[in-house]
Amino acid sequence: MSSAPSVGRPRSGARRLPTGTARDEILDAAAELFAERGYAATSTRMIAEMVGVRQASLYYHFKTKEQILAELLESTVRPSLEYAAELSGQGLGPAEALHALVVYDVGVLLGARWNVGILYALPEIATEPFARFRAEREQLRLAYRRLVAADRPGTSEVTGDLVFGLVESVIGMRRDLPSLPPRAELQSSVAAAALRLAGLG
Amino acid sequence: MSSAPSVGRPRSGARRLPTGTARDEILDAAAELFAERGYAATSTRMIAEMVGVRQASLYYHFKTKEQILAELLESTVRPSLEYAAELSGQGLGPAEALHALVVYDVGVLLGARWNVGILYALPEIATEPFARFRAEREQLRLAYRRLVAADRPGTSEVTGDLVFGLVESVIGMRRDLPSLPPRAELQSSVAAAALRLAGLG
DNA sequence: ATTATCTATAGATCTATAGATAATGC
DNA sequence: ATTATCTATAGATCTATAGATAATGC
Repeated sequence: MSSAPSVGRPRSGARRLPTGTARDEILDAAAELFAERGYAATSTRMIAEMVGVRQASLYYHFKTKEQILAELLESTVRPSLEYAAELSGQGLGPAEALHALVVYDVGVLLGARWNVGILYALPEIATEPFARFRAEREQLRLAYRRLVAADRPGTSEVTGDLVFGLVESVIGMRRDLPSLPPRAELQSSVAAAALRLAGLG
Repeated sequence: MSSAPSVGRPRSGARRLPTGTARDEILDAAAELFAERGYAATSTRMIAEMVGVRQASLYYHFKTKEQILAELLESTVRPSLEYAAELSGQGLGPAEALHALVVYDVGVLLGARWNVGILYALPEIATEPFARFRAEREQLRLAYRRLVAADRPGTSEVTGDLVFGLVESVIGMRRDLPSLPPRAELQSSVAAAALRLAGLG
């Protein structure tokens, strides 16, 4: 179960993640650089250097630089989206279900090794290679809308979107605040805040 | 009061904003391109083309491309920051003051000709040319924290930050939603949501 | 004389492809 | 034979500076 391949020409440098595949190493290095220095400001050469391979070797694993980013973004939304799908068959009340989704989603955003969520805001993401990511993120937004509006025709139409925005605001906090409360505490605070916001508190 | 200068060599192209100075035209074109296509993905040549001058002419007005972005960002936070300062001498109760600041801030974010706020999330902004912008934005965050915590020791420490995040989430909504409620309506919804979130509803 | 532009360009990238090569597997 | 790397490079940028020029102002 070692991940250093037994075949292929040896690398010029040392491995970044002795436990991962080359693909994983590339994604991890790219995540760090994209999140800390910016997508366009990060060259494929920097990623390769961090991984310990030559720049051109990245293209054995990924078709384009955009595909690297697309894969990173998708892997960040997907867990929460799948969790939302599971939740809906669970027969929970709106308040419990919303609380659970917020706790989970905040956990994903804070638990990721790098703060990739910061890249959700990139204008570049409006282009075609990111269509799937956008679609999945919109589905997650819909899940929030459904939970917030459930059986409560009085609720303002935008409240679901505001809860969605509230949850994602932990991305900005993670970047801008010098220190954050412990993860579990922040998950609870945000979930409680979401319920108050939704009028389910 | 016309803004086309009477001196200087004539431009190669037509003016973008017949009512603004060259500086204003550059800022406006850059705002559009940065917000819609991304900062690094926008070349100084594209900005110049949109303004109707040659690429090198931008450098008569701005020292670097970064300075253009810095000025745009600062001009977006500053009005809300000044408004927050005015508010604090007004003797309003916490609920009224918070409501007023949210209404104002959301109005600024939605009223801007281009959705420049989307650039707040750029990792590039951690670098030196954007230090002033960062400082001003942190001051605005503090204003929210103060209003939310005022006289209420029970309030969770992060609630102010969450309200700040909630307000800025209209930037994402403006980008991602195909249509938004009328501005005044959204201002009210977000302000009401902020009060519920803060426990001042 | 001053201002706001222009032309020309240095120098430094950057992404992606083509084809060679150094391993292991069969 | 297959895999995962390497070297080399084409071709296309991109930012910022130097110095010339076409206006108006005095």
